[in-house]
Amino acid sequence: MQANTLRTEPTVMRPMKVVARNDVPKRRISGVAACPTHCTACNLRELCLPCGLAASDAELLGDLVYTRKRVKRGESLYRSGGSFDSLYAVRSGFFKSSVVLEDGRDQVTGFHMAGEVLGMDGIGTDSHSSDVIALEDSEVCIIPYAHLEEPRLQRQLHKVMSRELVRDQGVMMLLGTMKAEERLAAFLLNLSTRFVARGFSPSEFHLRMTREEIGSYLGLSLETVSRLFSRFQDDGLITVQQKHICILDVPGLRSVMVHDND
Amino acid sequence: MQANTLRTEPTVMRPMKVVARNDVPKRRISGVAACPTHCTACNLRELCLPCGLAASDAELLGDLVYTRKRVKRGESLYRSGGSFDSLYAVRSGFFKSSVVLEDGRDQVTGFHMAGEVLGMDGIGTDSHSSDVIALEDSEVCIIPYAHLEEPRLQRQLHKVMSRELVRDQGVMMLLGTMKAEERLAAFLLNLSTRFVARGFSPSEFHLRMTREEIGSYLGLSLETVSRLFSRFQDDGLITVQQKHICILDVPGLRSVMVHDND
DNA sequence: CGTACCTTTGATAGAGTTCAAGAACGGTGG
DNA sequence: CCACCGTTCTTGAACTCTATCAAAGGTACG
Repeated sequence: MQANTLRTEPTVMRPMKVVARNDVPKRRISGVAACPTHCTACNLRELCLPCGLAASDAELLGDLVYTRKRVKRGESLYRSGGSFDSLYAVRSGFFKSSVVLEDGRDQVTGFHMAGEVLGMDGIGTDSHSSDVIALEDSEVCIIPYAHLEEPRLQRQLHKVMSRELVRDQGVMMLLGTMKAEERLAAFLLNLSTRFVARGFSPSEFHLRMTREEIGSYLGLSLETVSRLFSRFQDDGLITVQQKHICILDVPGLRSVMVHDND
Repeated sequence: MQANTLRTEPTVMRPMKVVARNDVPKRRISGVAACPTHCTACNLRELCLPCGLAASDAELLGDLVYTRKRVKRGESLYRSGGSFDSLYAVRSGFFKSSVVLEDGRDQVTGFHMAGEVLGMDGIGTDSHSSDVIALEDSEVCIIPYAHLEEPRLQRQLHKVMSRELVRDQGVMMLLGTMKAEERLAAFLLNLSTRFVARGFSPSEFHLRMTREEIGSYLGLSLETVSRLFSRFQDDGLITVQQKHICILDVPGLRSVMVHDND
């Protein structure tokens, strides 16, 4: 039942040899791993930026070598206002992004896992407009923006950015039209889907974020999130123990999300 | 006082000779204007996609010639699920974009005026994920996606898309953390800013959308929007008469938005 | 000039926030 | 290994904001 669920371990892809942390040479240059990574050797490439490059483009891929960087839990990958010069592909771990309003209020705008690309908000103004913080010890590939001159990579970048725009539409929908329980159901189903794509169990996982961060992302108070988790559990939809979640009834959750028609 | 406010007329840039509607040859090929447009002759180019191309790139700009298309009020520029093959730059008029949920609920995700680029949500999947509908008789330039191979235009496209991502962050912030009155204040100030950039009055303008559409965009009911307009008027912040808005007190509106600290 | 749509305003109800307090967990140091 | 502390989570109760329902008035378009 707990087959491929990793408890408090980092979200490394299942088929991946555990590369992170302990078996990497200790010498680092300000958080940048000494040994760079070849895209061809990376088992994230079906999710990552070069995704979609045909097999015939293997030689192109072969040229792509990126420096890696570790970001420890609680540290930031970049900060709002910081200068932009590269994108980041998450290799392992888990991040949250957030924006801060003038008066201090902040909101989590996304959670990001292996294979996802970060930093695109900086392209337009040459400086980032959000904070990105690791929710567990994580590792990213640094993709210098200058490298993206390559025409085929440009296309890929367009696609990645476009999908991000579509994702944002979904979040707006969630925040603008859904009720609290619908938002949380949508959130859980979305997480589930993304875990599956990375070889994890669709039904059992550990939340990397706090109730407060979930609430911020969903436009709810942390108490409402907590209450809804309890309610979902009472209704037999899920099991919750702190950050450990089991989804028991996917269709049930889906019907909560689509509409509470009972 | 009503200096450069256009009443029910389309939102054409002030310095622009009124090109739309009546002084264009009537013959059209399914909504596509017969005479194409040169970017060099377009006075939107400082806002539009080629924005940021240096003067030295004038010859590059000179090559850019786009077909125009008219979209009458209530008609759609594209629909969710429709195949993607080009982007659109708004030349004149006003659009709304919206997404529809499976159960029929829909939400307005943006309002778009001259110089803004539409259609980027289609790049990732080759089909659009939103509907775009003209709120008044409008005109767009059709920018075939294939044309964007041009390296300099690619950079521009990245910037435009990135700014769109940043805009989305702002909307999420608005929907996730702001109270109703803060949302409406932010909305009005945002409109004002965009009108200014197009040569219109910052303080006086006509809303092109209904209360319901504003409410949908802001995650509020149309009644709440209406009530807040009335309240803002009572508080001396604005003047409202149906769709005609005067902003009387920008700092006041800003303080409503930043925080209701009184 | 009439009709359909849009807007305003009131009354009511409900969803979610806020405030508060206790419980569970996780990491740290003795 | 255990006790401690801070953080996170849960749950209750009261309140607030906003949605909903309803009805009347206004506009604009055909």
